[in-house]
Parts: sequence; C-alpha cells; structure tokens
Amino acid sequence: MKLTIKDIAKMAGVSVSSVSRVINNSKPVNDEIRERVEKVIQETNFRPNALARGLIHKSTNLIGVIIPQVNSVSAHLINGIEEVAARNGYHIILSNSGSDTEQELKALDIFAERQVDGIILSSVDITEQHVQQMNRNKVPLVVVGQKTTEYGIPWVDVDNYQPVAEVVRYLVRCGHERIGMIYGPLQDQSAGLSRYQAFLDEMARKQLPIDPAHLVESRFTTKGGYEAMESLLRNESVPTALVCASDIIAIGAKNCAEDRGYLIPEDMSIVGFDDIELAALVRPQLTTVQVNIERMGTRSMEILLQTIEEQQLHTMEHYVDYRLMVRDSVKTIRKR
Amino acid sequence: MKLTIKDIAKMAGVSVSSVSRVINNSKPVNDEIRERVEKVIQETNFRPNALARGLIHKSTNLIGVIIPQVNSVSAHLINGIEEVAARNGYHIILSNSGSDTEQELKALDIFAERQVDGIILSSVDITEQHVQQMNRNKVPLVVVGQKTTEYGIPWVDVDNYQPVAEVVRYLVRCGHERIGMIYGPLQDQSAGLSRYQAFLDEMARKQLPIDPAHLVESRFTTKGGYEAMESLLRNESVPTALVCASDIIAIGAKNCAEDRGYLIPEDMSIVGFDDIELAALVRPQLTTVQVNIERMGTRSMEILLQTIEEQQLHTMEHYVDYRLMVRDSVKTIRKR
DNA sequence: CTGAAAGCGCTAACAA
DNA sequence: TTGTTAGCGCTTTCAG
Repeated sequence: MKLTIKDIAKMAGVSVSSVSRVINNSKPVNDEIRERVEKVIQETNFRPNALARGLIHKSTNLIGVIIPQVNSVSAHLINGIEEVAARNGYHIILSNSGSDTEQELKALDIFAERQVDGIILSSVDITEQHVQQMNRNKVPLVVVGQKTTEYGIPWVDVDNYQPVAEVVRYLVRCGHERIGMIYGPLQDQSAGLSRYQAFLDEMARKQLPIDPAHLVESRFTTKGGYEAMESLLRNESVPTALVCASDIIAIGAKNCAEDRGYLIPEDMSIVGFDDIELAALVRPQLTTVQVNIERMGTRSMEILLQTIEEQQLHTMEHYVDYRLMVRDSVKTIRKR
Repeated sequence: MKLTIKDIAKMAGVSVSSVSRVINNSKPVNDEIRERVEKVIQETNFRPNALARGLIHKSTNLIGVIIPQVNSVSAHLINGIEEVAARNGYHIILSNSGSDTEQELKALDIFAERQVDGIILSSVDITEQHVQQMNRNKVPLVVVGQKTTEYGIPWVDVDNYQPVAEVVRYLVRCGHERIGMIYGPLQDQSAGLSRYQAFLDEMARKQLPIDPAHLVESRFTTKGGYEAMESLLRNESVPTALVCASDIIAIGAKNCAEDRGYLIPEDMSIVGFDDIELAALVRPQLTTVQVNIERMGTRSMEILLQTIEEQQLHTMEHYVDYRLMVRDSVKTIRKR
C-alpha cells in the first residue's frame, strides 16, 4: 500500500494541511512541527502523488513532443528540448508520428487529454486541421521545422533558403557552372521545397542554365541518395558539382558515385546539408551547411516556456543559425 | 474554461455517471442516452482528464525511460520502446541522466512521484543504491545494458562476451596473430569490461601473445578512437588486426590510421561493434558485430509490460541476438 | 438501466 | 500558526 499525505499526518501527529505546508513551503509552519513532519517523510521516503497535485494546479509540468521518428537528427532536437525542460522542472513525453498526419492529430488529442502544459510538434506538413484541433484544446504549441506564421503558431526552423543560395554562390566562386541538385520531397515545405526553390532561384540569378537531367528528387535516406545518383549518372553529361538536400542524401550519392568509379571531389563535387556527425567522418570529409539542431530544440522549448508562463508571446518566429562548413568534397576548378 | 464531465452531463441532460459509462463502455447504457451523450461529446470535442482517471485507477499508462543521453544509438532503443508502448496504449516519458548516478537516482524518484506504471533504465553501472531505491517505491523496472540478475531485476542486454570471442576467432581464421584491441572504459560492465575480458580470454585460448602496447583504452567516441590509434601507432610494432569496442571507436581509429598513411585493411584490419548505420557507409565498409538495439527496446518494453500486467515475471534475463557482419575492413592473410 | 454520493490524494480557502 | 473542509475531474459503489 502506498503512503498518502494522510498517513504522514497521522504518523507525525499533525493535520494533513501542515504536511502539505512543509512539503510545499507554502505557508509558515512551526519549527517543531516542520521537523516532526520532515523526519517522517525522510523515514518513509514519502513522495506526494503528482497526479493529485496536477489535478488541483491544472498543470502537469509535462511537455508533449511529437516527432516523425527518433533518429540521429531528432536525437539532437530531443536533447535540446529535454535539457531546457529539465532545467525548468518539466519532463517530456514522446510520441512518434511516423510522419503520418493522422497520427499527429491523434497525438495532439491524447496529449491534451493528458493535460500536458505544452506541445512541441516537429512536422513537415502542418495542415489547417492541425491548427483547428490545437485551437480547440487550447494547449500552447510550438512547431519545429516549418514556418507557421500564417496560422499564428510560433515556430523554430533553419532558414532553408539562404544557405542553399550561399552554397550555389560558393560553388560558382569555385568555378563550377554545370551544377545539379538532388532535392528532397517537395511536400516537405522546409527541407524539401525551400531548398529546391533556393537552388533554382540562385542558379537563375547567376544566369546559369540547369540541365533538367541534373535535377533528381530523393527521399531523405542514403538509399534514396544512392539511387538518385544512379539515375543522374545514366546521362551522358554529368554536373561538375552537386548540391544535396541533406548529408544523408549526399553520402548515399557519394557512395554510388565512388562505386561507379568516380572520384570525389576530383570528378564531381558534392555538398550536403545538416552537418550530421557522419559528415566529418566520411572521407573525403563532406562540405556542408551546419545546422545546430540541438539549438532548435532549446529554442523551441524556451519559446514554449515563454508562452506557457506569460500566456502571450513576443517572438512568433525564430531562425536558428547556420554556417557553411567548407571541407574536402568540393574541388576548386578556378578562383573567380 | 475547459469542459468537464459535469458540463457534458448537463448539456446532455443526464447524470455524470451515465456520461462516464458511455465514455468507458463500462456498463450497459440505454441507446437513447448513449446517443445524446455521444452527440454532445462530438460537438464539444470533449476529452476526459487523464489525471483524474489516473488518480482513481492508480495507473497512468506512462513509462519512465532513463537514458544517459539521446544519441544515435539510444535513438534506436527509444524507438523500440516507444513502438511497443504505443501499441499498448502507453506513452514514454524521458529523462537524460548524463550517465550520472545522482541524476539516475533522482529520476527514479521523480518518476515514482509521477506515478509511472514502469521504468526502463539504461545504465552502465547499476549500484546497490539504485536497487534499494527501487525496492522502496515499488515500481516495476527493467534494466537495459547491464546484467542485474543478482539484484533480482529483469534485464535486457547483448551478450558482450561471445561476439568478441567470435571476432577474435574470425581474425585468427583470417590468419592474424598479432591482434590488438581498443577497449572501452572498464567501469562499463557490459560494453567495457565484458568485451575486454572476452578478448583477453579468447587470445589466451588461442595461445596468442598480446603486446601490452597493443591494448589501449578509449572512451566511446570517435575522438577517443582517433587518439587511441595515435598512441598505438607510436609503437615500433603495430598489430595486423585491431578489435574495437565499438564502431564509433573503430571509425575514429580508422580515420587516424588513414591520416597517418596506413591503408585499411591492407596495412591493418579493423573490426567494430554495434553495426551503426555509419558502419556500412564508410569506406572500406566496416566489418563489425551487428546488434539489434531496437530489438533491445522492444524486448525490454515487452518484459516490462509483462511484469506490470502479471505482477510477476518468468524471464528475468534476456540476450538479444547478434551477428558478425563481414564487410571490407578485414584482410585475409591466409586461410586456416 | 440510471442517478446520487463517496472518494482517489492533494491543496487552499476558511475558521479557530 | 494550525486544523477542518470543500473541492480538482473522474469512476464506482449503492440504492432506486
């Protein structure tokens, strides 16, 4: 049988409210009583039931986190979230959506049911439905990985456009002109569409033609990257440089090219995006865009905390820093 | 203002108990009433407060998961746990311990306070203290990554001994005799000590001498592996084959050797442990021991569920399968 | 089959 | 300062 505050009160010979008071330090308590109660709590290792407290306070210090999948990227995100959460007395409760909108919606509801104090949603495609549902159950929400300003929902993301434009400019500076891209699924607003659009725009700005055959779509997997490269190499002309929508894609593509006898970067330069651990571990080390995913986690949790505590927020949107990491997978043809 | 069951009852013109009955399907309810209630629930999108229910049922359908850190390895573990949990209506609540016993102990208490139905603890060094604490708050527990039979706590782990012995035998079969090892911290009972001991024992069994200079300790990081290899290469004689306590170490070591002009596997064969994604992505592809971490997660959650539901368990211990993945980082000197 | 009422463990008025 | 008591939102006897 688990102990309750009542038991403690009885054992210490005081009222339940006194026990509650020493536990919460909510009101002055006579030293003598305080000691008696503390002694009993020590001896019995009593811990107040968080459920009962939550029921009264209407707060659980629980944050719901919805992610498509726990992988090496979201691991950083979770770490960031967890770190800030823990520092503020919160715990996080996890739900894998498998990128399925249906699941995301369900998780949103279940979290509301569980009375979480806030939700962080890492999603690739927020729909009107999400928004309606959230408005219904009135739980503070922060979205990671997609801009949701139009919905009035605060978000945290990397700028996906500028870095890719920068990558293109960098390649041009290195003397490349025949540049291709393996881009991600375009339903993915941020990592897919934005990066693709940035590539197209910057190439146009530089007045560089794009061979449609040098534009291949891929899922965000090494296998996808490998296959995309296979299809790319089936053309008679191949680009001298290739922008990849992610490191994972880039590494898949690199492996394929190398398996086909191409030398990286001598025969083809490759640039990634994300700067996952792997990027600096493969040889040649991958030139890529560094994104501080953990920072996205801490930032989103901070914003969430702010909206929970202040009930209203100032910063609706936040971009996390990025940085071009020049390593060894790009060849300089000539300086411009 | 959030809706309660009372509001629903009023709106439907029935008693709260009737509402509760249709929500839980706990007792027969007149069709007419059921419909009225269901309609109101639909319209208002009412969701019963899980806190209040938990308070009564003494169960939260919450599983506490304590891990040293969310990284690419624990990501698989979490995925496994989450998958089984979700399938059974549970959610997981996370706590990073940073491998700090103090933190682990605290998390154990806080989880008990939160009334979790069970705890999965992924730890590298379970102490008597952990056990005492757990016995106090009587929450079902499963340990991952360390054998705790002596404490009467069910655990899930990989066999760390046999696979390493097998690796040694494999290397010997490939004609290697001068074999070294970069081993992990020995406080780590499983991934550290056991793998080290297995190496020593099997070498002895094969009556192969070990040059103490070919035995280097390293943390489980690429940097650690890199530095360990640096110190290894300072000797005049280097081993022809090197067993590494993890893939991460192996890749660090490989990069160092390559940076120093050694060719893998021509100049030195390297074997890892874990078979992380990376292992098949680096070139040469790493020969390693495949461990299904996700399976450790599902298995531990299954065992936990079993002890929660049956209140007693049959299997106290469980080894997860492993498999030697022969790839390209070992050179065959001669067949034996 | 339905409703009133007790109570899960705790906190917070309200009196004393 | 302390104790008594009324809930928090829900489930579950227990009568009807």
